[in-house]
Amino acid sequence: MNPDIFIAHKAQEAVEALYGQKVELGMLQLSPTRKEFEGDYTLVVFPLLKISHLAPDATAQAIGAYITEHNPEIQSFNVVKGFLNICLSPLYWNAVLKDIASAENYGQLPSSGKTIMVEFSSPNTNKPLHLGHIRNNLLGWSVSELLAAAGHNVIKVNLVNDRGIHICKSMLAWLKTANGATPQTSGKKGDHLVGDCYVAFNDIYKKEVAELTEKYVSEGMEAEAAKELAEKNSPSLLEAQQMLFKWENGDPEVRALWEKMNSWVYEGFNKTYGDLGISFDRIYYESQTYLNGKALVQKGLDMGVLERMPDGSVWCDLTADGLDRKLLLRKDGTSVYMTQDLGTAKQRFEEYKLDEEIYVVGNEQNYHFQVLKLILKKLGFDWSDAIYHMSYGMVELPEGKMKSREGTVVDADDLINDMYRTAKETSLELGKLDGMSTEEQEQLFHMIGLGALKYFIIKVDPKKTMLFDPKESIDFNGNTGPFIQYTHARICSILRKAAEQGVDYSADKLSGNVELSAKETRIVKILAGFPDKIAEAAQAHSPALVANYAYELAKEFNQYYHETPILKESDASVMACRLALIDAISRVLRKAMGILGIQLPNKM
RNA sequence: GGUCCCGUAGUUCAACGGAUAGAAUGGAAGUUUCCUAAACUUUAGAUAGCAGUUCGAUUCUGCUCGGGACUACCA
Repeated sequence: MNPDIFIAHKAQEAVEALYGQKVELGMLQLSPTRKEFEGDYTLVVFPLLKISHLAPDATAQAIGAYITEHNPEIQSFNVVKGFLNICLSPLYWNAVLKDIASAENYGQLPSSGKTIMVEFSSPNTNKPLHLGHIRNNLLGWSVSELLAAAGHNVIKVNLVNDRGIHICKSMLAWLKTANGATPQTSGKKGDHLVGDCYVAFNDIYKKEVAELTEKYVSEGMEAEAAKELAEKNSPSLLEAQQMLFKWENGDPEVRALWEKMNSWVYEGFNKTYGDLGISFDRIYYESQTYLNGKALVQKGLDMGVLERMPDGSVWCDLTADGLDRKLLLRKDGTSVYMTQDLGTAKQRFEEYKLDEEIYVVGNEQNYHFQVLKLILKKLGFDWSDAIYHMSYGMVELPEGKMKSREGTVVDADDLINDMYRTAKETSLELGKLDGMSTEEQEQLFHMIGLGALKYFIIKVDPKKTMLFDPKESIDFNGNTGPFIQYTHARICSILRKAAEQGVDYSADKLSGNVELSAKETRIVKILAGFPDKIAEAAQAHSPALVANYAYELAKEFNQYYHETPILKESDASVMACRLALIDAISRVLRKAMGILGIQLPNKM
């Protein structure tokens, strides 16, 4: 049992014995005692004053005295301004450490029986992934792993936006400007090749718009109106729209080109996903789901939730809920994005019997999800409340926002390579890789570079706009992934030394009589809180909590090792106990960082 | 205009309504008797403003001021 829950039960007994009233466990707020006070856990007694009818200090004093007297595990207590600080005995902590050391896969919570789908990444197939996608992918992946660690059955899905005018633009530009280039002949990664075509299209388009605008103005049109009209009438845009029309009608030539170019893109994406260590359980393609949801529209009309206008378009009126009117079917009967999402959500909840669905999508779509949930609710689907929009903010650069127009977009592949290269340079500079094969070194550089990137991004609260400073992220000091990786490597190094000396620190061999020091108690307390931390983080959908937890633990180790001899300890059972402690630290670090998708090296 | 999000040390980030608001980085001063100095120790430095709710507010409510997003028969 967790120490804090143990104490909560004891405090509950005390309150009942002293005041003859049973209190809920929720009333007993226990938290780890802050560093500057003496004690392991602190009970906040303010909520109990109504029951005790005593002053805060007197209440705390009474409860403290009672539990200390009646429980051998509780060694002492003190009271500071209504906060009851409780000390557990060193031998109790020894037993807790032994439990943790002997636990299989510590931090993995028992199965909840719940199924949760996480949709993330969701790229367009007309350009490569950029920094914004990286935040999306890392959040989606880590929240999935977090939920899995919390015992849920998680399905990771990717909805690829593989159809639409954007991909037609790339296709058109490829036909016009690429001279039949393929990833093989051009040596470009597939998604980059297609992305370059998209850029080429926009160049052509811009030029056409400028020319047309000038022409319209010379014909006496006002500048703004001329530009607007030119944007609509640009020949290449019309051509792209024509192409989309052909695509929708299954034109074999267009479809063949579409499939060819998309396959290039997927090849490129898979490389990037592989570098990021990301995979999916299922990939949906918008070309296969974009007709979803039309049946729901009929249902909505029958229910009177939706209304059909005279021109044939269908709307949902949300003005009574403080939102606008939302279009669901155009007057030509075709559906829009929202319609698809409604249908897709229903399909998924029914097919997988989901308990929750999480969409990892940027905060520019907050409104979209607000509307989505509301319409589903109006359509009578209770599971509407089980949809969670994991909204994340933009990633800004020191120079300002990323603007594709201004070419300030940071490409995902470039960034990954930069991280790798910097990890390599820094590591070689420090020259600690003696005896490592080239292959091991390569792996290590990748681990460190990616670890730095992932940790830097995941540790920030998703909904906040964050600043990504490539230079600073590559600084391997401080609250960073490499710091934790390095800490782990050092623990492994100590454990290797111990093994060479033939010390056995396995859990079943540990002596129960070793009293833990205050610092050791502190660390065991943190370790004991790991499962709770996982549960809390999963509840809050917040991988950042896990990141901060891992950092705290790594820092504790560094301080601990600095002041406590381990390999030089003369008492064998004490040494074994200390080794078991740092071994437990390393295992918890691996589990925690594993949730974030960050690998920890044994040497670095 | 309306809706939503954000505002914390110079900077980047923390803080279930709880104690003296924590880290990191940068600044200043120090530390190799066990692993690997990518570490450790000490030091200065912040809740945008005004009310309210209560034992207690960075956190909840209202207003003001700043920054951002959304407000398409696009996806």
